This record gives sequence, C-alpha cells and structure tokens, in this order.
Amino acid sequence: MLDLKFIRENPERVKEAVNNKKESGDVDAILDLDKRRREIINEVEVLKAERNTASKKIGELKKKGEDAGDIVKKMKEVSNRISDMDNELREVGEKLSSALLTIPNIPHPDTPVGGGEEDNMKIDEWGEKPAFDFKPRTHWELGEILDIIDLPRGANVSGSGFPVLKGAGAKLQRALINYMLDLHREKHGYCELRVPYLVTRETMTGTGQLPKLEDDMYSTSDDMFLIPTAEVPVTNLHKGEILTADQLPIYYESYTPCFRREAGSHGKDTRGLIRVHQFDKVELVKICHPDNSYDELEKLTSEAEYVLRTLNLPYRKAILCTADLSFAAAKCYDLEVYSAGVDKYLEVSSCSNFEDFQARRANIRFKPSPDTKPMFVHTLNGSALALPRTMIAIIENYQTRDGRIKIPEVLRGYMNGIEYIEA
RNA sequence: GGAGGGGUGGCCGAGCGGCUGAAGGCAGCUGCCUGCUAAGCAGUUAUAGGGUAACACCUAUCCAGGGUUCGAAUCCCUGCCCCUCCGCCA
Repeated sequence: MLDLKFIRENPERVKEAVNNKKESGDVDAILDLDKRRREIINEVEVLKAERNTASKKIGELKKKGEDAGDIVKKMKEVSNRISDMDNELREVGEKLSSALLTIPNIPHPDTPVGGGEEDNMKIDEWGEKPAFDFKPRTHWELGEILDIIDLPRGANVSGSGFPVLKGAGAKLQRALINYMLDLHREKHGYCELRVPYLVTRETMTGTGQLPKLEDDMYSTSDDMFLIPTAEVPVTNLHKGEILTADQLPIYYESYTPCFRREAGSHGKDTRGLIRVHQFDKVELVKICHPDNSYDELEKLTSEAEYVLRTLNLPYRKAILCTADLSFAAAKCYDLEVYSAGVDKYLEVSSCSNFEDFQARRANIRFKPSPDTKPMFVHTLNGSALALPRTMIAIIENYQTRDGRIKIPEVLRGYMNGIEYIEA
C-alpha cells in the first residue's frame, strides 16, 4: 500500500506506475474520496467539539440539581447529525481503503518499462548447458522410466497439477530441501521457521496477494487461505509490531508447500512438473532498515544463485520489466534455470524488494532509535529455490544415455552417498 | 465440543456512566541534589487524523465492530484472541 499523502502529492507518478504495471487502480477516484473524507471530518469534528462541551455542562448542571432538559434536547439532535455523518465518513473511509489496496507499488528506477516477458532485462548468465551425444529425455519421461514421478496417480487423487514423487524422487526432493535449508542457515545466517499453511484474509492482504489475486488462491469454507508461498506467513509474522533497530535485519528461511490455482494459465507449460497446483519451496525473507534494502536485495539474490551454482545448474538472471513485476514489488530479479530435456529456461526464483509497501499494509514498523517515531521497515523475499523446477533441471541435466540420473555432489550426503538414481 | 475467567499506555496495574487520555508503580527523558552505593527531590514522557507559517486548538483511540445514552474504558450485543477446568483426539 502506498502512503495516501504520497498519492495526494504525486498523483502523476502513481498513475504512471499503474499504467506501466498494467494495473487498473483508479487514482482520481482515490483523490476524490480523500477530499470528500477530509471535508466530512472537518464538519463532524466541529459538531463533536460542541457535543463534548455541552455534555460537560450537562454534567455540571445535573450535579447542582438544575434542569438541563433544553440543552439535552438540543444535543440529541446534534448527536443524530453526528451519527449520520459518522456513517457517511465510515462509508467513504471504507471505499478509500479498498481503493487504496488496488494501487500497486511504484517500480524502482532500475526497472525497465515494458509490456511483457520480452522486455525483461537479462543481466547475467552462468554455467554451461550440458552437452549430450544423445537426445536428452524430458523429466516426465525419465520420471516414468525410473518410477520416481507418478503423475497419473497424483491426478487420480487430486486432479491434474498434483504430482506424486516416489522413492528416489521423493528422496531427491527432500535432499534438496535439507541442503537448501542447511546452506542458508549455516552459510548465510538465516533463522529457520516452520509456519502455518492456512492463513487469514488479513494476512493475505498484508503481503498483497489480496484483494487482487483471490481467484488464484485456494480458500476454505471458513475464509482461510492456503498459502501460495511462505512469503505470506513469514513476512506477516511481525504484523502490527514495532521492532527495535537492533533487531534488524531479520533473516528468515522457511520450507513450505505452496498452493496455486493457476487460474487463467490452462494449457501453458502444463506438462510434467513445470506448472502445478501444489509444490514445495524454500523461501528467504528479509525484514530490514530502509537505508540498505537494495544492498540486501543483491545479497539475497546471490544467495539464491549460490544454490544453483553449487548444484552446477546453468541459469540466467534478469530484472523484470514493469509489466512482469508483481503488484507489490518495486524491483525484482528472476532466476531461470536451463533444463536440457524441455530445452527451456524455467523460472526457479524471484527475488524482490517491496520497500515499505508490504510493511505499510501489514503495519510492520521499527524505531530507528528509542526516542524517535516508528517508521516502516522494508521487506524482501526470494525463492531459494522452488523445488519442482530445480528437480526438473537436475533430472534432465544430470541424465545419462542409459537413463540414469547422476546425483549432484553437494546432495550426496543427503542421499545416503548414492551416486546415481537408476531403475 | 462443554463450563468459567480475562483483554486498559513501553511494561505492571487501578478504574466499572460525566471531575479519566486515563490513578499508582516500573522503565525512559530533563533539571536539581549527593564525593561512595541500581540513593533522594522536582518536572516530563502515547498514537493517529484535522488544523496552524509555527504554536494554539479540535477530533478519535482503554482488543475489534455494532447498540443504549445529551455523555461510555465503564452498561448491552456480536466477533477475535489469551488463560483455567472437563470432554475428545494425531
């Protein structure tokens, strides 16, 4: 959420952001509501002041045993008017708040203006694509041959988009999860969290998934939501808190399943594990001082890259353009891993700085020093990494001619030292 | 699921229709005092909105939302959260 004052003072910049992000928030409507709201406040507060002084007087009169009938009668009318105006004020206020929630964050100057994926700015490329002297198989072919991915039975239980990993496949994913969690905890200083997978509407609003993306979320009959990413429970952990400066920066990592309806993406990349309704992910979240959030973003991104590098998976890195940038983000790096079987780059991580946009929604503040006013923190997050696409890249890039999968060195300790997955 | 108890300022804790934005204590800040001691004395310290050149001033806030009343921290209703006991249960 943007600061209302900022919108009032910079309407053109906000409109530009709305357009560049291809959002539909109505800035003029907000300005009108804001103006109307302040008018009502001015009027009603005069009446309230009147009521307060009159009430005091009534109290005094009654104590002296004098008659206050006239003034009480008059105040009853004033009270009715106040109550009418309060109702209108509440209505206008609610409209204003919900309108405010539809205004996206303003992109950082580094973010290229663009209309789609093709305008993302590629800034780095790492690693060599594997060279095969045979035609590499896709992960769904290998998954079936080795009996480590069972898509039909997943569909049998839950419908398409709910894959089942089996045997060494399940083990490989767990090895990856443990590897990533250990790495970020030991090497990068993250505190590991296990968090709820069902959250409230308020929590979903705090990080910006709601109201915009409600159709993409799974919800329950009692208005809870299955998390689409650990970002939601983890960033909201300190919702409503005022932190002290020495608590910052906070680094959290959390492994969770993620649930996404993927509404509107039918038929797009739907084979195998590429795009599914439930997947696992290790997520990194940072809560930090506004002055160094962009340094933290660089660090965060490099920590995600480190996972790819130690797994020896080739990838490329891009800054998302305005149209691809998410609603709440100011700047975002995407990491895409190359996978030989599908011969594609697959997004495995988005590392974003939300500046104070989420902090304002979730009301997460800190005191720079004990006697200064609280101000909003900056929040960041990044996947490190999303599991299915990392699995895809390992299965496809590490395959052998005879249909085995070599285990990357760094994972062997998590795989009982085995060197190959084989039939 | 049943039966009770509770949610007040940075913290502890009073208040239970007007004199309470809120006693008292702790912590913090300011000054004074004291050649030692986590000592003593006085003052001061919430947040948000409106308003002002800046003050002043006004409004709201005692978990949240409704209601009663001229007037609510205080009475009534609903919800949320916490605690205790019983039941159930991985």
